[in-house]
Amino acid sequence: MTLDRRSTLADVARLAGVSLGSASRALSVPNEVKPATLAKVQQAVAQLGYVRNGAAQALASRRTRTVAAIYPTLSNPIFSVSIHKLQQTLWKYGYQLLVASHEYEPQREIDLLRAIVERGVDAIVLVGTDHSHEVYELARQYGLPYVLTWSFDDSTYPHCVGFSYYDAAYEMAKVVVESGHTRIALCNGFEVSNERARARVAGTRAALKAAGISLRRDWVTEQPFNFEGGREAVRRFMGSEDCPTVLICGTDLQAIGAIDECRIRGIRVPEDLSITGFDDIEHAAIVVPPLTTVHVPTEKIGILAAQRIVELIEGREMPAFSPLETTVVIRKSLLSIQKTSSLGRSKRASLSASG
Amino acid sequence: MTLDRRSTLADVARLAGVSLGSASRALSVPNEVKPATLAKVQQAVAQLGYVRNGAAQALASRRTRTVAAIYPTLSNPIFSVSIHKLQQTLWKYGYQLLVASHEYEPQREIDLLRAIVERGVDAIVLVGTDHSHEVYELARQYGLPYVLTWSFDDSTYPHCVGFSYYDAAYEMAKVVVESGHTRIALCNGFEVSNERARARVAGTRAALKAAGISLRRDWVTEQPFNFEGGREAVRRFMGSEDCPTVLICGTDLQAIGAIDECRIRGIRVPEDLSITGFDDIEHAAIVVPPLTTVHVPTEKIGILAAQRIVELIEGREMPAFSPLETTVVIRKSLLSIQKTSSLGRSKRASLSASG
DNA sequence: CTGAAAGCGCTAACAC
DNA sequence: GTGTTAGCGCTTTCAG
Repeated sequence: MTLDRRSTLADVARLAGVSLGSASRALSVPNEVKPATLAKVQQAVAQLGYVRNGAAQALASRRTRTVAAIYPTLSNPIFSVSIHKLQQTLWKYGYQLLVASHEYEPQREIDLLRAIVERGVDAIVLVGTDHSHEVYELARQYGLPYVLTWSFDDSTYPHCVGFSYYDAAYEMAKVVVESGHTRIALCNGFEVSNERARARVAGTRAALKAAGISLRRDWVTEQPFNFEGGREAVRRFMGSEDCPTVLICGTDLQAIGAIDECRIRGIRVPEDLSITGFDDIEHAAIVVPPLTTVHVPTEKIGILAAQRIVELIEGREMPAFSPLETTVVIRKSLLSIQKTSSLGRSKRASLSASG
Repeated sequence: MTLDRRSTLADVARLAGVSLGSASRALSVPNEVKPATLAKVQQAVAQLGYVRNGAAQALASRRTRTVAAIYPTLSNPIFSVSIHKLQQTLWKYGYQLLVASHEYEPQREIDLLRAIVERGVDAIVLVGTDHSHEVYELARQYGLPYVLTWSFDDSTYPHCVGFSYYDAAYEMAKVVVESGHTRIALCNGFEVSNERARARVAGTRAALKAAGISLRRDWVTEQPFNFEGGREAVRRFMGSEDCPTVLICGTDLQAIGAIDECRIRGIRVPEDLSITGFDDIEHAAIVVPPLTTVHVPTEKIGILAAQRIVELIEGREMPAFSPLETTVVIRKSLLSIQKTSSLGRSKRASLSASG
């Protein structure tokens, strides 16, 4: 029953008294064999505790039934939650997930992809639309289908499962402006190789511009997408007399770090400084004060990306994807202040804006 | 240069003017071929953009150069951080990581493992020591080396890379007792199939007992290891007049949920209820009030597990692992209260304990 | 619907 | 050191 040598399909076929080919078919296309044959094979499989050899199967069929996902990081819960959904959905369709993270290093993404291609996967899931030329080249060269996730922008690739960071940032900034703020600072991520970071500034800038406000160059900073990034932004902007009344952050992680830095330095949030986030991670509702942020379709991205990649692998045509929705979630970290005159913060009008 | 058909080692060998065998050796054992041969092969590889076929390699060599890790969940940052380290370290040694999560479902762990075995991996990393019989059986049957992580207990398997949850919980509870608490409640995880949860209660109970306190049955609850679990514990214990002065949680996630639930219900932490955590995730230092918790060697576990699994795969003998250390981190969420008489909370002594 | 047979691309003896 | 060759375990034609 438990043999020393791992038993093979040939063993199964022999025991079942059928040919190798029939045994193979019984396992992969059960409805193309006679019920009797199927039964004999299944019986033999059970008896031997037979388990397919994936490598042999992959070699012969040129399909590995695994897809790889290369993410920026696993440290942002927004990604780990999405990956979990991706994995679960893929699993349902009979695929495994190989996950790797490049920690925002373009070169590491290339290296990972190369290793993954070498290992053999049926498709890949990437985050964002801005990748090195080598990445696309590798995918093309090996005929690997891929879906791009999170970002949905004006790039022409039809398999982008995501939302518009530009629109999301625009909406967030609009809410900020409508809350009466004019002194607005932005804690963004690094814009190089990251269209999401670029879209966030662009969207923010556009919304401010529409309100007649211009985003001061010295009130924009590029910081890592983690607690420390947000802290640093606070240190940078809140030192002098001339400081913003709101800090728009690129991720909730940054925003939470910023809130904590404010607490440490005795800056009251939102009375002295409003802070907004992006992502709406579970913690966002729990920090003190709760975070005004952009809710994004984290789980949906995982699920839809999985479905799409399976369709692609199995050669079914898919219509181009339409962007998902995001919504601004208003909580306490954004203060609604009296409207100021457009030329500074001196005059106070009697109206107060609502979000 | 970029062929239609993915080029094979045979193509490389032909182009380099060497035999298939030499080409293979040039790639896998470069120092066993003449430098001139090596150079020719490398040149051909570059020219063709050759990439190994992992399936063929795996089939012929019986090694996949990938290891699988089955984790309870990716939603706890403690695990995602550790997985990241595991992955990075494995990568350095030339191995890939296949990650899956069973969400605390024993049956799902078995299913995942079966799929993973079928797919083919060189080894597996599991969390904890308490697994279904089938899990060990599968590993044994296919001769798969494995390391057990996080937990280090009295099970006899020599490759457990972890720490003693019992000792850690004991220390935490000791600190709680020394802070003057006697009315102590425990928010634990589900104990079935989870020796870590069991060790936590056992350690806590032992520490209380050593102080002459017994853990009330109705002040112990099994909850999921997430925010909601902590919230529920607060709801359950803080309804009546007869309530604890401290809630010891099994994870920081539970503790953070508990703190938030207290905030919602107007229970002051730590004045009305002290709360302690376990794990020391990054958020622990940031919540308000900052969390007293057990710091655990998250990254070390990832790194050491990776190293050990590689040694095991490559057949090197390893001495049995010695447990890692944990430390209690004292922050504001645990109130140091005046010593009460052993028979209630009526009398106040003038001493106050320190942690 | 089934059996026979030809590979999939690589590694690992084995002889030279 | 290097070339030759026999598989690794499976899928997939192709006849029948």
